[in-house]
Amino acid sequence: MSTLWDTLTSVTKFPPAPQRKPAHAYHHGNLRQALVDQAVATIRDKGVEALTLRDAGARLRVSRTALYRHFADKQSLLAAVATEGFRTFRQALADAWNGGGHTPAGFVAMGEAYIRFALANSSHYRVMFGGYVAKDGWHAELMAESDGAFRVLLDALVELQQAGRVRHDDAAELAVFVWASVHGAAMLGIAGQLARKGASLDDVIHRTAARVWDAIALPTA
Amino acid sequence: MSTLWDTLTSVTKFPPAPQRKPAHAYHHGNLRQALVDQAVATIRDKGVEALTLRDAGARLRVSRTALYRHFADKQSLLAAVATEGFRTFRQALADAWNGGGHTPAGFVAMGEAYIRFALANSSHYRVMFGGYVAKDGWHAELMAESDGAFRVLLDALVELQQAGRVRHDDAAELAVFVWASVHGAAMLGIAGQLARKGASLDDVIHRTAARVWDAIALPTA
DNA sequence: TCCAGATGTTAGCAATGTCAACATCATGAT
DNA sequence: ATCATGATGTTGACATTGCTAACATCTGGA
Repeated sequence: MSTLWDTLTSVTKFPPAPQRKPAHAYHHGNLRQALVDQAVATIRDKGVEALTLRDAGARLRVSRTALYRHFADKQSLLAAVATEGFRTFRQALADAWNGGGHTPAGFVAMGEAYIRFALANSSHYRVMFGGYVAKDGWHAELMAESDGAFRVLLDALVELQQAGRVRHDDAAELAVFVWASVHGAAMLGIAGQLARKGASLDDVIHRTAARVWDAIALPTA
Repeated sequence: MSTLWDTLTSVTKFPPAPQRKPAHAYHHGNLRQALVDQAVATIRDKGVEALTLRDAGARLRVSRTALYRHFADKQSLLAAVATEGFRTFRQALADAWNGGGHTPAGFVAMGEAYIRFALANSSHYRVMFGGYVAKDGWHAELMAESDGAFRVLLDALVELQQAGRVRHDDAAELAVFVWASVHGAAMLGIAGQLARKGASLDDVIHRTAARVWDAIALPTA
């Protein structure tokens, strides 16, 4: 039916606009990632509750329901956001640990990096840990990435344990303790209640991490 | 003014119906508290996101907007829920501390009580700490009650410090550390990640609190 | 007695998440 | 090249929800 039209355009030197640069092409290209990025930006700037599917679509020049081709529902989008958060989070932890040369100082640095990440990305962090996305078995990727971040800490702890620098308690339980302490500090920090009066935030962060380390360290004979 | 009426009714054996039992009276009596109770119940049973103003009203046989005579908006209702949570929370902490006779063991018991409260009232706890209600200066009562709970811990810590049982670091900072550690453990516990494999939850809770204590305790000479 | 404020009701609006039905594009088998 | 098929995107519509406005009813005190 449109054969004639096709023939004409295929010969014409100036094919209709959409051919050149699909600036407003029907297909977006990589809408899924764009949506995640957009959501992350909105969450960073205005908070989780300000994230609306319609607005996210509008900003990407895409209809309100386009996102349902990539995510089952809003929760799934948030899960993707959290997943991406855990990826960079794990990287931050690993960098600190590796940068510190797998030493106790590096472990403390990792704790500091944890708190700093949470404060620098507070809204994103809340999506990751605030229970906004139910980890009900779906979102397997989320769970995997979350476990990955935890494993960085666990592995570091085991390594120091084998080096005789950490108490020989159950490693997993020690790791949970460290995680909890630092996570709690991060939460209080986000609520603006970490640095009370007159103390440098950096100092408080450092002393917090140091105290956690003291709680699990084996006294060097 | 209603002296005559009072006189009459006080003499009359059968006062008009609405006097007897206002089963469906126009005024509820204490709608505000009833709404808070209802919200607490719903949150406990179905979670925060399941709380809807219309449903809350319906359950109390009251119109959907009646609650706006007692709360400015949904946030204010949640603030009231959180406030009430902090009240019983503080009580639980104080009971543990007092029950332990203001000793290090009592301090540890307080930490255990903290975690146990969070696990037993996880949804309510999330409203208190999950950032669902912005503590933007409004909700002064919330902040007061929240500070009150923190002060129980702070006072206990100072008392033990003066008794020479706790490190002589800045008390407020130590208190924040303790709070953070226990809060983080509670959060992980709510996420079902406190007790990993094969360990009794009670034991993990106890060891967590004990570790926190160790981190701030002064070695008994 | 009577009015003012507190408390409760009904109507209705705008925003939001979601589904259904349809349109358009891309791609591999023929 | 054609063409069917699935992937991707759009429009229309709906129910739910928080909230406001206008009105009704009750209650307590001057």
